[in-house]
Amino acid sequence: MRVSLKDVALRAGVSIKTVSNVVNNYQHVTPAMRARVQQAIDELGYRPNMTARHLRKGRTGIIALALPELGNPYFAELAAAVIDAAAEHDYIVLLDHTGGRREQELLVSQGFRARVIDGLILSPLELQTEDLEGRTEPVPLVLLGERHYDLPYDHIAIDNVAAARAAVRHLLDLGRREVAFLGSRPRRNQPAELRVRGWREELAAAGLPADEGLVGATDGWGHEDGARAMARLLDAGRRPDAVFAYNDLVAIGAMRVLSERGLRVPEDVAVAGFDDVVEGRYGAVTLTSVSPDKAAIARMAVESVLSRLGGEPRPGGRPGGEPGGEQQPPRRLTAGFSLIERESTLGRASTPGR
Amino acid sequence: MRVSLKDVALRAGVSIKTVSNVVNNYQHVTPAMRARVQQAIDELGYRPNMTARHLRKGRTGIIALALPELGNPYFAELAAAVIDAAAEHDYIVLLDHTGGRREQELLVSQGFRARVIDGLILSPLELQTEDLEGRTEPVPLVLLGERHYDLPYDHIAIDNVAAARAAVRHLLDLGRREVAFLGSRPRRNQPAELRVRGWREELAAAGLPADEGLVGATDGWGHEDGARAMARLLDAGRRPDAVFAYNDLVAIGAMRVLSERGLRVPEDVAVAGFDDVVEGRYGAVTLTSVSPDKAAIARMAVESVLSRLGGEPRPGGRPGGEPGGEQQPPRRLTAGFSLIERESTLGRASTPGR
DNA sequence: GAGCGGGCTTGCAACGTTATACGGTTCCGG
DNA sequence: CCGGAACCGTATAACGTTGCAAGCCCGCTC
Repeated sequence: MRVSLKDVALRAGVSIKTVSNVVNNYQHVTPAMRARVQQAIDELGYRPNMTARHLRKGRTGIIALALPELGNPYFAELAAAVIDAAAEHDYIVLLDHTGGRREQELLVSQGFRARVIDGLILSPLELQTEDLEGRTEPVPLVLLGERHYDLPYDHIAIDNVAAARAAVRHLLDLGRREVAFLGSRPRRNQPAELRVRGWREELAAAGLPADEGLVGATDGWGHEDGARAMARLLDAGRRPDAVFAYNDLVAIGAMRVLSERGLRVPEDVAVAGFDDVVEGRYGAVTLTSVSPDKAAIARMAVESVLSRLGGEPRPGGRPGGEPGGEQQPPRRLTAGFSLIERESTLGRASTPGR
Repeated sequence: MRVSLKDVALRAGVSIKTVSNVVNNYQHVTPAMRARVQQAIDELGYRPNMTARHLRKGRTGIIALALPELGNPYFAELAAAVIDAAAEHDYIVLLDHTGGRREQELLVSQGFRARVIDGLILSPLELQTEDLEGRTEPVPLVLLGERHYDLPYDHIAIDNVAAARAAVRHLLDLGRREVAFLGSRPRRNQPAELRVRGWREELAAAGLPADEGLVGATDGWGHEDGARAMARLLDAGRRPDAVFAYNDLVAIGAMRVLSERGLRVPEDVAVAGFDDVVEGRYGAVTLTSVSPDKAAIARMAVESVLSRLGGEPRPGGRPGGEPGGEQQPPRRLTAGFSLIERESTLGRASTPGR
């Protein structure tokens, strides 16, 4: 924070702008001049002050990513993918977590946590439509995940209903008939709605009743929640022959309880999860899971948010700005998924690769 | 990025500085004036431009955290702890990952990835002492993790040797005599050194030979690496009755292989890991593990790095700055740990809580 | 009623950078 | 040898904010 363009200019005996031109690799600088300036730069150990550059350019090169929690490996893995996708565009990621709490999500959406960013990628759990309607924050916002909002913001997700149906279909194809769903959230505003719906639809398509007694509610979506929901179901005297869980953590928690109760996976109960986290690939029983294309989600999210800031590259820029950008209608981008079948439904004998 | 102090001042009919005073809650502003300015602020929807503020103040309110990889839940959980610790001081965290590659770690340490930060917390794996010796970057750096560098930077870690000894001691107390170590890294520069040393020392203390044939080398420290190392050991005809792994992922990978080979944990082979990641608490066999105090590590790291930037709060500030700060000698801060004993050493019968 | 002190408000000058507009070279063909 | 067009470098003015120091005004005191 000490040596500035001015110092370099003084030393090299040129104007500030010339030094700036050299630093920015401006085309029309004679090699001789470039060398002379570069020498002054090296001698003084000049480093550009990014803060000043950002003030001048009106961009910071930072996007924020706000996730419910990093403890869930799905989000940790997604964060890694976003960091990489952002790096592709020379962007850096500011990370925040909301705990999935509406209050905190609201704060983040309004930029009260991070106010130095060009754009925001938010993965909400409890945020309500009305929370976002009053949003005045000028930085572009892109939403991630299962929840749909009828608002002018880009949204990126996989087809949750189709993915859930594929998982349930797989369980039914194995001959299972009592398929439980673990991880709904009845009292709240149903973030798990789409996956429950997929479960319901696929059962209906198979001519089976969607037994609401087989829906296990949870408070959160961690191991503990899955374990509790599974225990509750069993304690209620239910004995499903298959479980489709809201996510992998819930599934793993459930498997733990099944094993404690002496039930074998998959012989007695087949289990399928959602997210395809690494953790599911190395348990005693590897976990069948819906695998969202995280890299695609990350890429879409970053490109989406960056495409929205074409408007005002610099403070004094022309009002119109580049053609692309912030005036496009909101988009619903759908990333792909696949169902990875592992031991928790197939059994160990026919174990495929990891 | 549109309405500035100037606009608000114009509207309220006061000077720019007065608006600034209101925004910053300066003491000597009459309530009437404050109300008038506030109204103009609300009417125009003014939001302070943080970039300009930072340029002026010489601080950004951002610290960077660079970790090997987020896919490892230990680092993900640590990141969450750092975000919270930073929030306590009104700081925001810029997250980066290095893949544990020296090249990338060097880049980060020199500030080439993120250049808008007040401080940097780096958890290196392969970085060499000489890489850091030539560091000219002016922002304070704090190092995390097992590796020790004889350099003027704060370092935060748990006592790895003692922790490893505690784990091995536990295995020996159970009557095990052939304790393998999984996760050394022979060809590289031995980041696992301290934990291997702990293993060696504790065996020596028990009067047992440290059988180098029971040290399983790995390339990385993921599940896959643990699985491979375990398989290699077994394929070589070794049959240890206990395994101490460099970290939980290696331990879990090893347990998977043990189970595939028909060996029971802990009856045939007791397993202990390191990091106490959530994942280890919900497998079919819960994992005994050294549990570093992540919250303490995060808190120490944040406070450490922030304490170093007392020097130049603002560009035009007095040269001395506040008394505290950047001239203190480097510190070695040690966080606590505990050994959490679970089924992978105790067996299921006596399962304690999670 | 004048002097004075203290609380409120303001103008100015940075912070370090880039954009704009312009002045000075150089180099070519006519 | 000159006119003009590239071409290269410069001076100046922002970007939005805060710190400093000075100025104003009001009420209190003697």
